[in-house]
Amino acid sequence: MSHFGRAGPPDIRDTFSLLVLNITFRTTADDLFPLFDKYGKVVDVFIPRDRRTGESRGFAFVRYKYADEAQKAVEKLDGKIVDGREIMVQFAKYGPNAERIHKGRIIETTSKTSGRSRSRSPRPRYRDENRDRDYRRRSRSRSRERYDHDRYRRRERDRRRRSRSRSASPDHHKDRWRGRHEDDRRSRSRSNDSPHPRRTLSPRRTPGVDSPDAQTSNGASVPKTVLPHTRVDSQSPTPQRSDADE
DNA sequence: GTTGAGCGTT
Repeated sequence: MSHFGRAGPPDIRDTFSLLVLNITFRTTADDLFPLFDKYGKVVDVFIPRDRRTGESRGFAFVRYKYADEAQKAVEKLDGKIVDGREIMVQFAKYGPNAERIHKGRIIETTSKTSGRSRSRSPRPRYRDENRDRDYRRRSRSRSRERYDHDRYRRRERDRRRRSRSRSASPDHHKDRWRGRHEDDRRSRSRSNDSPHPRRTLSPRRTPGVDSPDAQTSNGASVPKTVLPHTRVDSQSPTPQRSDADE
């Protein structure tokens, strides 16, 4: 019963994998099993967790036996509040068996004949249901977006950007950047290693991108004092202003 | 004690 995720896949001859997203990090397979099992025959529930910490990653895979039930579960559970969080249920797209997955359905490549008694009943209504689901999903998405903007506008943006960058940008790009940064830091570090680091720091010829720390310390009092000073010096170094003013 | 728009194990 609660051995989900502990053992390998029981039987994936023909099952339908559903991806459950946005679940709380404390939700376990045992919590999802009854929920999904209520709408159909759940063959397996698996929640990937971090190898290092072992914590849930925030999503789960629910394997259904029949497509009808899986589809129904998607429509019924998608957008449902579980553990205080709105979960998202959709057909699994990627995965180890992605090559065999066809629109969420795992095609059996074994010599087993597809002449199963199981009738999938591909009624034409599916289309309507699909459309309806899409519409509902969009609505939910918008709602969620508003909620995020209302609550985690600043934090969300920052986190999302970082997360996306990691996902959208290849790793070598980041590695290169990091390497450069490290090189720069090391180079400067060596310079600082000089017998007279204070003297080098005094003139401060760094452009600013080199070390934000120094920039912050410097920019705190430099721009405010230098900006007006330079302007006045450049514009009217002569007491002419006094004459015109008076 | 935390997080989040993301696709999986023997």
